Amino acid sequence: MTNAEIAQLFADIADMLEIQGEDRYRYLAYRRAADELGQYPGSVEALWRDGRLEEVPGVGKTIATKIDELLSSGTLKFYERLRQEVPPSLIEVLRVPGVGPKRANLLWKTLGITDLAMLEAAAKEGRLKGVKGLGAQTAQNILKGIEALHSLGDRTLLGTALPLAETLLDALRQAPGVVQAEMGGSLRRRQETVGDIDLLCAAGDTAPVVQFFTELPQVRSVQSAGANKATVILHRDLSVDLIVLPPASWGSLLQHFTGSQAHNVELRSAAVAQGLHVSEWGITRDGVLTPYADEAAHYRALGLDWIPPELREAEGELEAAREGRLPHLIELGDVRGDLQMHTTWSDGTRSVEEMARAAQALGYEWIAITDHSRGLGVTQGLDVERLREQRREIDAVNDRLAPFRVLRSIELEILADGTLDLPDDVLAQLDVVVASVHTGQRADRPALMKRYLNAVHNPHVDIIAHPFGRLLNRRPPMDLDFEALVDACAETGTALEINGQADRMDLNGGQARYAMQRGVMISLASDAHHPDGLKVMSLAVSTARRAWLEPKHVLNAMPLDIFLAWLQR
DNA sequence: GCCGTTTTCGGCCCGACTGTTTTCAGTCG
Repeated sequence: MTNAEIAQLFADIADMLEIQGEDRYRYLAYRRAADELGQYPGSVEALWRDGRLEEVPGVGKTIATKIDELLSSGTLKFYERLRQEVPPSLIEVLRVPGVGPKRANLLWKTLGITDLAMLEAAAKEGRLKGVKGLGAQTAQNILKGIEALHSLGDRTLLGTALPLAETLLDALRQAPGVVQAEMGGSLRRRQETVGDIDLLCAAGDTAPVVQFFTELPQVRSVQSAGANKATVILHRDLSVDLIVLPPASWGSLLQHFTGSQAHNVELRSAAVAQGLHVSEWGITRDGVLTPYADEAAHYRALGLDWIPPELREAEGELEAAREGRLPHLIELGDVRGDLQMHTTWSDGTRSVEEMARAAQALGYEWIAITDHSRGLGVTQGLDVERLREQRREIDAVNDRLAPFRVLRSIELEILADGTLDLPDDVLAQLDVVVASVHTGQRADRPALMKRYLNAVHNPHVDIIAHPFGRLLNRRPPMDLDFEALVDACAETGTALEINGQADRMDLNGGQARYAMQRGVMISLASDAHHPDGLKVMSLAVSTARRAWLEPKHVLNAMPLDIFLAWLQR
């Protein structure tokens, strides 16, 4: 079973226990374990074979035993029994905004509702009003919630949400009395997709800011609005939360609403042990609240270094902050070159020189031009002859733009039979070889791994591009033995890419961190097809930061001479 | 069910908003 499948099963268990009204801490323990299993970078099955399941945070003796039963027999009796007691389809009802475990249980017991369709029918027929505790307004809200569920659908790409949030922040900064305005939540942590947008403001008088926000032209409907907080839906089907507090609490507010939830729970649990109580208003000691206007001061008061938002996932950052050993994360300004882009020689829309000048304007010292090789038919890929012609053009551009350097490269197709698209003697003449899989991605794991390992072991291949081949909301990742791929890369000195295309973000943060920890170098790529596309390097850097990467882990942070030396490794 | 700078037992983050069961439960982040 995949990590995701195991995690889903335990998440379902948590939901069913919660609907049953089980002890809060019991179902929270299952949910925590599910989250940790889902984001565990290695293979949970492999951990299980080694008898090391309890190394996963949140997995203790009981859950480890259940995973063992599940993986050795294929089923879990405890789960099967729960499915008899609680209709599994009731879990989807929990996704409706305004319906939690208590109401799901109530609707099931009183009206026999076991899935979303039945809930929708009952709401439309006015049958909810008869249930104790549900008024006409609640029935209306549930209907609206179901509609929202149908229309919202996919999560929003970071690359889509960021500019949208910037626009809203610009507007908020014009609101009466606003002295601070920033994004929070998963957006500030630069998660690759976000479920909603969180905006934070500081203002002396908070209510007028909330009102100003609910009246912005982008707003389609207002879900809730109070003195400090509002939730709205934008015309483009995206939910936005705004929280406004006085400036004295700005730092505490930022900390609280940047999350993640797991980070906050861990932070506050540790604080409680010291007799401190943390909220968005500040830190309470002996019943006295101290607000923090500065986020770093808020962390300092808890004995912690300021933690970059990208690290706030309860993945060891609190311990590192306590011990003063947080990483010095890579920044966009550390990037000296871009390791994947395309020109009119394949599927790009601009010449080598136009791309080079655009990169120069961004302050880069070097780039690699990586047009597709011939195997990818649709993109007019390069064969040996056209590659030779392109080389003359690149040489000429280098003469004109020196000391800026355009490296001769290629995005080399790893073919379905495992061979590479160009012969070794041709690859040997290139500065950098970036290899990738675009076809036959649905092949099974052994077939895919055979192809990848063959490419990694070729002495000319330097980088594997977008290793998983996923497209967010559109195409699942390939079924790889990632640990084996990382081992092979570590052994051969091959780098793995973080592709910054908004719908790729491949590797993701957890995967890149795992590779880094095993000594694999990481390459950052815009994969640009036109000059404007170079800017998504910022998304690749965000992902690199989520992976705890420092400049020393990243090929793009190398000055040209050092990078050229690395290529000779 | 998990876990340990105080703990192998007894805790487990905290506040805003809504609607309804007028004093608070349910939901959400």
